[in-house]
Amino acid sequence: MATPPARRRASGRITLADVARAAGVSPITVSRALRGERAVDPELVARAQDAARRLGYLPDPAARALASQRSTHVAVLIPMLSNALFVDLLGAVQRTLRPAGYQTLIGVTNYDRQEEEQLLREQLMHRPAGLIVTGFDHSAGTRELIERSSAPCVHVMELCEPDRPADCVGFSQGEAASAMTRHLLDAGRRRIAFAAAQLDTRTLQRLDGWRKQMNAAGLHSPTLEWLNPAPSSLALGGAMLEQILGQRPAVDAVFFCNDDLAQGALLAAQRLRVQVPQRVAVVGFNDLTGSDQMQPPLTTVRTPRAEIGAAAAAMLLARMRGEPVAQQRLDLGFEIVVRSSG
Amino acid sequence: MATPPARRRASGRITLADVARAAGVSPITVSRALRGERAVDPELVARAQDAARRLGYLPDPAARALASQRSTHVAVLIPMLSNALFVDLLGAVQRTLRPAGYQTLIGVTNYDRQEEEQLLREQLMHRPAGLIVTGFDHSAGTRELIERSSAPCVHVMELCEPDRPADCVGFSQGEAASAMTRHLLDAGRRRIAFAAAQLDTRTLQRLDGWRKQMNAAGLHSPTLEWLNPAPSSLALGGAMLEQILGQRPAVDAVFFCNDDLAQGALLAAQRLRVQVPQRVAVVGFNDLTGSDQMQPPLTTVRTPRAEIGAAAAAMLLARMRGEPVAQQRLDLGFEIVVRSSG
DNA sequence: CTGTTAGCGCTTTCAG
DNA sequence: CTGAAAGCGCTAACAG
Repeated sequence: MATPPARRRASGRITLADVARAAGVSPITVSRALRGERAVDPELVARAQDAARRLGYLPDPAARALASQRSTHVAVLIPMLSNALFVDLLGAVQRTLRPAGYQTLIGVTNYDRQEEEQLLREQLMHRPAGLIVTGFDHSAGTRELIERSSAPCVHVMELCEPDRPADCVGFSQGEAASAMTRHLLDAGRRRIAFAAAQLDTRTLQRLDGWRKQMNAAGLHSPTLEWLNPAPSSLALGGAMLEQILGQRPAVDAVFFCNDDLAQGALLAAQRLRVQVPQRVAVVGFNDLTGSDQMQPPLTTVRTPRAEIGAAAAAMLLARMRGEPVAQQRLDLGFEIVVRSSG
Repeated sequence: MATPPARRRASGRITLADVARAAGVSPITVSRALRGERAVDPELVARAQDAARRLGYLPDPAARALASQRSTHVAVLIPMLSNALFVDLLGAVQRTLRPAGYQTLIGVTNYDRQEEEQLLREQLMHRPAGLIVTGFDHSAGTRELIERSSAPCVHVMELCEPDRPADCVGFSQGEAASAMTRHLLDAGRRRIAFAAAQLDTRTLQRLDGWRKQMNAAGLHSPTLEWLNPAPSSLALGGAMLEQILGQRPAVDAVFFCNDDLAQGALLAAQRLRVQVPQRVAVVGFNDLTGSDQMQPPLTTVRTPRAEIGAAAAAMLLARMRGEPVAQQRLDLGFEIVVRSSG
């Protein structure tokens, strides 16, 4: 009847041992039964599951992580949360990972490679079971951390170079920009400016795609490149349009590297009484929310970020379970959405 | 010289014991020194820190959580990530919490109370050191989970009722809506419609604020209320404006419950050739990105979500450290931003 | 102010 | 297919 004299650190939690006692088997059997690991007598599995449910047993992730050296966390590194693109990506990732029992740890790098490395270092302390990172532009330290970590890693939004294989899900940023440029050329535009902000890798890949097409058409000129390292914003898009038309009146189309900029340009065009697309075509990239609502509706590149998120999570899941993946390099393509702006 | 025969599960990790050995003290002393807990001889603290740095020691969060029954996770529950409001809030929370050594676990409830409860249940398994939740509209189960969890909890975006004290940082949604309504009345508007979507609690509080002012002015009419449970979007805002003007041509102002809707209305007004603000004033709520770029620029309520996030995180930090908080109910106010749309 | 001891709750390892 | 034992790395509790 007496309380055990020196029970030191009771936490009150219902443990595997409690379940085991209730089910009349050993703790390890319950552990295996609940995780579906190895072969366990179906009868015992049922008893264990039943007891667990009855007692309201919840496994302790910390204990599990300590004993098994791996957690149920998945670390996801993205550049920004204020860009709807990454919100869509993340939403899809979580919808796939959560039902599978994984928690998503979000790290926002703010397009800073050092910040990314620091974040990864912190997240790696938690022994994540898997990693999802944006693109391939990382510091040497980051690459080494990924390498040395035993967690599988999937790269999203870009595709790896064929000679440097890696798990990745995305599409060719360069080809997408090329295709959009071709669309403008086919529509008869000749002096097509490329306007970009932020200037992260993917933006530069788009720049490259535009350059290729312009060169192929014999229409490239450095004076058509408008590169601003500041973060993208509606206001900047408007300012860039004004500047471009002011300094290069002959420009008959502006290809903005993303929809934020393009939307801002469209808004500014109204203010400035610039006719789009008559005076100048304006096109964007990503097909973000609102692009179809603009006046005129924005012609843009639709990028499958939700599909990328879902596929990347599925691929990671396979890797974490030690299953093979169908395609290590998954190209989900893109689509030119022609509306009225260009 | 022989390897110990039964060393079972070496993980290769550098542990506290390694640091202790290098520093010539006991593990617990290193533990205390590194955490700054209790009083430790400054000399030993220095030795411990030095050894830790030299060996590149990283504490294992899982072991720490298991032993101490609390993690360095902070769970944050928000309704959506596709609403810039919550992205701003979250950004500020992380900027405060991360330097203090806490990881943020984000849960997106999608405005669903059951989903919220389920998310909280999952997050609580990780024994978070603290909780940040949006508002006060929760299921009974959620309230009980919060209650029974030993983790401190801060509510954001709304203020608690004075008779039911709780840690909270926000502003009065109702008063903000009242103030905006008053602004429209002062500007001579009489038939002011209130258009809302999503219909979550905060939206309904805004509805209430509008109603109070309209009643006080003797101008309220149920026909001025346009409530749509669908999620907010630019497209919906446009559709609502069209519907309102179509069915109630006498309406001379529309107060949208948020900027998404209002921006969509502004865009639609251009399409429909409806003069804003001459024919009808359009105002919004939150002052999201782009509202100042619209044509005409949107009059709206600026809400201090970044400040709310930072203050909530600071309050939580104090609670987690067992320090007292200056003000349990922190009202950060709001500001009517008058632009050209109304 | 420092150390010893005993776990936190789970899973790995090794036997049966 | 099941179990016993050992210990993952750390900190709470209780002395010294």
